[in-house]
Formats: sequence, structure tokens, C-alpha cells
Amino acid sequence: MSGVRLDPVDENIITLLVEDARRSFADIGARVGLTASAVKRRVDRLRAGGAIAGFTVRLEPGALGWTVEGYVELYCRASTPPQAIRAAIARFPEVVDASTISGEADALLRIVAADMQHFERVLEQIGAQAFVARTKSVLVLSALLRRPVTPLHEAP
Amino acid sequence: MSGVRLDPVDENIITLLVEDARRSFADIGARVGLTASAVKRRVDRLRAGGAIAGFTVRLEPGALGWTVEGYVELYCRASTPPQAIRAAIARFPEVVDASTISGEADALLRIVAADMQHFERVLEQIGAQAFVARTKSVLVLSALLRRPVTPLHEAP
DNA sequence: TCTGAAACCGTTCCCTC
DNA sequence: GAGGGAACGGTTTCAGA
Repeated sequence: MSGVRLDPVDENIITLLVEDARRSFADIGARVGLTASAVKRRVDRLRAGGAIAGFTVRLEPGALGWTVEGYVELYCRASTPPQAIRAAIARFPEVVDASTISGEADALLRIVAADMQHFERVLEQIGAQAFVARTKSVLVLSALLRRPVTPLHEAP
Repeated sequence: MSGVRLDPVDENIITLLVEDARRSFADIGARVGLTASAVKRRVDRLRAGGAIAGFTVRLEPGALGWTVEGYVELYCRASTPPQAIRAAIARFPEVVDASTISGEADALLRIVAADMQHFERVLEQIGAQAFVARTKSVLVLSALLRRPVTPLHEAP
């Protein structure tokens, strides 16, 4: 699956793109010691290999009108397939992150809502799904850290 | 704080940039009915207003060698200031997301590690911090959904 | 892996609405 | 205040060596 080998130059390029994805290849090349076309070829290879999934914009939820954030643990009825969970929650744009997890709960969702009433309504609608036995939620009080995933820093 | 007003054209532009942040202004303009310079002015305004925090690359953790992911609840000793938590966990590059939360625990961390041994070692080191009373962690079994935050879809 | 040239794009300025 | 159009300089993207 992960058929990509990254050398230190690739990691430098990725780090620079994490900081600013609209940096020019010439600028990146000047920092890593390559020409623009050499950088482009490496980026193309990283995209083809799947290490780079795409380029996107970092948005400020607060500035877009999203002021309430919370996590919701989902406890599902016996033998609910993960795909059923996925299909049901994908209909809610407020769910920005969802994983099946170990432990007592079956899944953990991260929800971003415009305000508390909005959050509550989404929570009710999710709790009303047929496969949901119960939910347990916590609100985010303040964001301490929000980092993109970067290349391996050192051997574990 | 959120001194930004977004009209439907702004939301279209942001949606297109979420899909591909390296799209040219001319290409975006052709899709929203503006010229390249008009699009640039709007993007500049969105950046200045804080709605757009920057441009970045979407990476595939698995392809970069990160195979284990988990959530860690932090239970801290009485009156640990959030900034102390932040300062301590910021030293671990494996912590990609951290928030103070309501409920019994004080903070929730998301950790991305190379393998299970790596995850365990990070967990031990975080648990050994002076202000940490105990931790409770769950492993991510599979990612169901991973979405970027987008503009308001409809009125809440 | 680099060079070079052509096409393309980002950026700015001025004009119009 | 916001968009259109043109012009300049830098960038991307090929070919070819």
C-alpha cells in the first residue's frame, strides 16, 4: 500500500508545501538545492505515489461562522457494520471527522457547528439513527494545538 | 473577531480552493464568473480577514509511514493552566490535535505514530509529565470520514 | 538531471460601472 | 466599492541534449 520511499529532499519539499502550498517550484528549489523542474518531477511522483493526496486551503472555522466544536462517542447496537455508520453520518456536513475506535464506544465523531443550538440539533439527529444506542459528548473549550500531519521526523 | 462577511461567490471560491488550492485564479474565475484579477482580490480579502489561514498540502499518513492513530484523554492535577498543557504536549510532534474539553477529562489529544511501539512510548512520555494524573486512550480502528471544514452550508 | 524556450499565470495599474 | 482588461515579469511545462 505505502509504495513510496521518501528521501530527505522529499521531506523538505513536503514540509515547505505544508507551510504554503502555493509556493512556486522555483522558490522550493532554491531552498532545497534543486531546479524548478526537478522539484516538479518530485512533487508529481509524490502525488502519483499517494503521499500527497492534494492541495487545499486552511480555513479558520470561527471566521466562517462555526463557533462550537465537540466530540461525540457513538455506542451502536450489536453488529452495526462500519459502513452503515459511515453512510449515516456522512449525510451530516457538521461531522468533519469520524473513526471507529477500540474501547467501549464504537465510533468517535468530531462535530463543528454554528452555535450551541445547532450542535444540539445535530446531536439529536445523530442519536435518533436506528443503529445508535446512545451517545456521549464533550464540548471543546479551547483549541490547544492543530497541526497537519507531516513526514516522519526520526526513526521511532 | 469574525469581521468577515462571505457572499455566495466567496463560498464558491473557497469550495474550489478546498478541492485544489493550486487552481489558477483564471480557472476559478471561469467557474464563478469573474476574471482572474477579481478572484485574486477576493482571495486577498479572505486572507486578510482571516477566513483563509493559508494554503497547505493534504498528506496521506499511511503513505508517510504513520500507521497507528489514537485519542488520549488527559486527566490533570488540580488547576493546571491550559497553557501549561499546551507547552508540554507541543514538544511531541506525534500530537497533531489537542483541545481542552468539558466533562471529566481535561484535554483530548489526537496522536499519530509510526507503529504501536511508537504510540506506546509517546503515551508513556505524556503520562510521565508532572501535571498529568492519568490518561485514558483509545485506538483508531479505521477512519470513516475525514473532511475539511467548509463554509456554512445553510443557516443553522 | 539540467537547459532553454514557449505558454501560462500572478500581479499591478488604470479605467469603467 | 467592485470588476474588467492589458501589460510586465516570473513560473510552469515541455522538449531535447
